[in-house]
Amino acid sequence: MNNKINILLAEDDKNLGTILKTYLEAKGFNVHLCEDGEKALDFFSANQNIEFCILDVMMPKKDGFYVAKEIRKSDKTIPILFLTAKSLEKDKLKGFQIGADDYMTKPFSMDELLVRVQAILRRVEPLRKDVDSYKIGTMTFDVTRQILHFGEREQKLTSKESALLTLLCENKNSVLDRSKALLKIWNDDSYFNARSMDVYITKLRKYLKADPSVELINVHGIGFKLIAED
Amino acid sequence: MNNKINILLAEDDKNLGTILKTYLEAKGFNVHLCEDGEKALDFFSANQNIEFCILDVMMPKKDGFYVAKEIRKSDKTIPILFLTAKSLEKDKLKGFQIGADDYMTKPFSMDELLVRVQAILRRVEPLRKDVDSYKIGTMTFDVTRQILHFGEREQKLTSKESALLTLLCENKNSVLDRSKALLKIWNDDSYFNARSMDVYITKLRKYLKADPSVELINVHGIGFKLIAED
DNA sequence: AGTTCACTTAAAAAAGCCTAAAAAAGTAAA
DNA sequence: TTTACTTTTTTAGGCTTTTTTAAGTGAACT
Repeated sequence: MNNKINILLAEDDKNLGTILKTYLEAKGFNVHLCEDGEKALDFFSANQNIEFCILDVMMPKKDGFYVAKEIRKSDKTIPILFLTAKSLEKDKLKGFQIGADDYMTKPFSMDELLVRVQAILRRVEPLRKDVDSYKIGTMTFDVTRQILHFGEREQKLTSKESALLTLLCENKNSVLDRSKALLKIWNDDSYFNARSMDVYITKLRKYLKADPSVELINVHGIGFKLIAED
Repeated sequence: MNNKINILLAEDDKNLGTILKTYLEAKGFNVHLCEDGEKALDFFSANQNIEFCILDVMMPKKDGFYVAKEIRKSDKTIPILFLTAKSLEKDKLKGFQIGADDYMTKPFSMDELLVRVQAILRRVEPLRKDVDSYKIGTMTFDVTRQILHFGEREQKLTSKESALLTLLCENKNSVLDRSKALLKIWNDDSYFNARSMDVYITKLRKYLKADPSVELINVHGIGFKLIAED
């Protein structure tokens, strides 16, 4: 188990790509280099542990903007930083509009790239999932032990129950995407897995009834929202 | 109720300062302009409601870096964005090292400044826990729980009902564009989605009848307007 | 007066919920 | 290593809720 942050780097210039990868890995990141947009998207959906995206804008097959849009469909919060040779103002604005966190124009210094990545990560850090317990209303969910405590009583959770509740807690009071959960927990967004997930939602609802102020509501066609104070 | 975000802007160039203030206020922010570092620090410690700092680096009395360091002593998380004429790499790095979120070199476009500010705020937003709820006449609409309260009684809303009512509340007493709502909620402004929206307007009207002073009126060919006191 | 836009109700279609049972995976004693 | 038992996960199916489609009627604009 390593706790390095996984960066998806999409850059078609092999030379620059390799240099960046080497540099960032020397700084303690895990860098996954993809040489075009299509490969980057494939890699992203196959690997649920990516926590940061650095995307070149101009790439073969699918460009960086397209890749970012696709990624944003399933993940509204993962940091995205664009690299580009174009310094056109409207491209910059477009990048931010898609939901980018930063936009750097080539040529740039790698040291600056690093500090910009770090600045964004500082912001994201408090939201990161290295937490091992969540408060859900008056209950406490011990992630590593997979136990839901409410007052004196406690409920052991199975791995799937626990994985799902973890995702819900990470997105507490906002929507957890159905397909995102399916990909993360079941590795495949299919009809039957979705039905299986329904069953787990039902189970979690039963446990969570211990605090009547907590709710696990459905957002039709999108996903689920765990609602709780705190 | 959504309040404007207070920005502290420290900029000694009066011309630029005023232009920025005007621009950002037109975009819905509250901007407090200070003409040197000392005044900026005084203002910051006197006002606990500042949520964003834009600091020019080169200023009389106390420079932007100094101001940022002082601010960071009492507030580790408030977003800081540096403006500077110097594009020296080591200054940039210094800025980020102090804990900046971004660093822009003059001259810059104001639109870019805006999107960069917004990108940072998107990150910070989830940390600001504001109970999202609107008053609609004597009723209260709890956005996250998707419940419309009127006195003792309450009405659960479906996700679409809730999404539409939220948009209407955001535009309370002014017109919500049909196509804007369709794009935001249905992602596509088409004939059938528009018919679907009609159905939801009817449903909302039924719920909102609980307070006879509230009205949801149509603006022919444009959209809808939610009319309510407050 | 004619045409486009809006309102409402009902029905069809899609998505979600929940219970129970089957299948798979894990555990421990023989 | 097999066997018997337990727990977890998946599959199945009927039921409910939410959303969309449809169609007739009414309002507003030109």
